[in-house]
Order: sequence, then structure tokens, then C-alpha cells
Amino acid sequence: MNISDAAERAGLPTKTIRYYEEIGLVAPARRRDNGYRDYADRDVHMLRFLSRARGLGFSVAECRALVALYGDTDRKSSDVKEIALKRVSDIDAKIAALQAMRATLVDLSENCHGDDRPDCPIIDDLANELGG
Amino acid sequence: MNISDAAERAGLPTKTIRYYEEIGLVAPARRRDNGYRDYADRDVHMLRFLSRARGLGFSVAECRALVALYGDTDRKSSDVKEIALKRVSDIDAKIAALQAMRATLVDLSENCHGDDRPDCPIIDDLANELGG
DNA sequence: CCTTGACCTTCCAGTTGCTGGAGGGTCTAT
DNA sequence: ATAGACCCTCCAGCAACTGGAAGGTCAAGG
Repeated sequence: MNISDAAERAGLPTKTIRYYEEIGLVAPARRRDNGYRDYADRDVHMLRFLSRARGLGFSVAECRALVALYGDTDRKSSDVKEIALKRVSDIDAKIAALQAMRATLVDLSENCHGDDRPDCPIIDDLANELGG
Repeated sequence: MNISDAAERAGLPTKTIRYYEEIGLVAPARRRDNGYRDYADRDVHMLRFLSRARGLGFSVAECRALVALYGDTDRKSSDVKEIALKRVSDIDAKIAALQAMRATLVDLSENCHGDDRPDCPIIDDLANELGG
């Protein structure tokens, strides 16, 4: 099948598929006589795998490791689990950072009357003018 | 003062300060006869403002708007508040996405024995092999 | 047969927000 | 005079795509 059909089934843009091929995340697609890429179901399967992994926030580097483990019938499930748990702790750190930002912003916003006057604790805080 | 002193006081790398100047986020620094940038306290103040805003996750584009509002003594605090609240809702969306990812990953990890065997529900889920 | 439009190809540039390094000038202290 | 710590500019690269230009291919309709 053509790349656009594969893209639709995998849930990825064609650009991204070509990009994954270019960076070696997936094997180069077979080509037809006219030079068009030709995808089989198992190729789409792999692309879906990547789409899902990227959707869960795994980096391309992590995806490489996952692809290798996916193709390794002798893999240890602990290796996969390790990558997943690392990802969970990365996510936890990101959530914590975002929650801290959010708390600060909400706090500042609650103290800002938000009217036509220029007086604004948000600006003041950013400028650190509270203490001088 | 030299850029490295300004950098230290502002909490930004020198590279970043030059970059902010290059993209017009801050006005070009005054230069000394030898070509070195020369920073005054108010310049450092502005750089700290930016450092803090970036630290709260405001994009450079948002920082531009904040800088403009900062310098506008006729600003409406509602304009500032609007940017801050927009940022809060962006953060909320990001947190929600991360929490969904996290839940999926934790769920998958809990079902993975994480031992020397290849059998792994994490890989299976990514490959979408559960339903066929 | 010709044309139209939707495909496909490659390659290059841009995105965001820096960061690193090369290659060079300057300043300060010894 | 020289070492080392500054400073300068410019170019390249990071993640992970995305957009567009320039051109080849294919299927349908007149």
C-alpha cells in the first residue's frame, strides 16, 4: 500500500513516516518500480507501535530501545518495564514542575484585580519589585 | 558590568542573554569602547524579569507581551491577567495529558512481571496485540 | 490522446529556545 | 611577556517534526 494509506492506518502523518525512515527508527520501506514506498501490514503495525509509544511520551531514543526489545524474542520484560518506569518518573517530575508553576500563577492571578488599572501583582512579582 | 556578572545576577547563561538580544526580546546592550556589552542594574532587572517569566513557562512570545506590558505604565492589569490565566489553562491541559500517560504506563507496568521472561504486556499494548 | 488532480519523490528551510564550539580579540595579574 | 579568564561573532546542532518547492506518476474523464 502507498504511504498515505499506511499513514492513515498508523495514525501518523506521511512526513513523520519518512522522517522515521530517514533517522533509522524504522527500516527503509520496500520500493515499487516507480520508486513509491510500499507498505505491508506488518510495517503499518510497527508504525502504529511507534505512534502509540510517542503518544505516551517516549522519546525517539526510547522508541529505538522499545523497537529493539519488540523485535527481540529473547527480551527480558524487566528491560521494558525499566524504560516504562523511567518514563513514569520523568512524567512525575514534569507534573510536579507544572503544578508548582500553576500554583504560583493562580496565586498571582487571584491577587490581580484584572481591571483597567495598571497596578498588577503579576508584573510586580515577575519584576521582583515587592521587596524593593 | 560585564555580561557574565549580569548573567549571574539575572540567573541566566551569557549565551541566553546574547540570544535574547539577538531575537529582540531585550534591547541591545550598551557597548564599551572595547566592544564589550555593558549592563546597568535596570538591564539586569529586566533579565531577571525574563528569567522568572520563562521559569514559569511563559513562551518567548508571551514574554514579549509581558515585557511590553511591563514597560507600559498605562497597561490594564486585565491584559496581564489574561496572559497568566491562558498560561494556567495551557498548564492544566498539559498536566491532564501527562496524568493520562502516567495512568496508562503505571497500569501496564503493574501487569508486567518485570523478570527474565520475554512476555510483556507493555510491549503487547504498544503493539496492540491484545485484540488481535 | 490530453488534461486534471491527487498522489508520490527528494531536498531544503523553518519551528522553539537555546547550547556548544571555533576562531579571534581584550584584560588583568604576575 | 605570558597565562588565563574574560569578551566578541558566527556557524552548527539538539528534539521531532512540519511546510514548501520542484518535479515524477497514476487514474479518471472528455
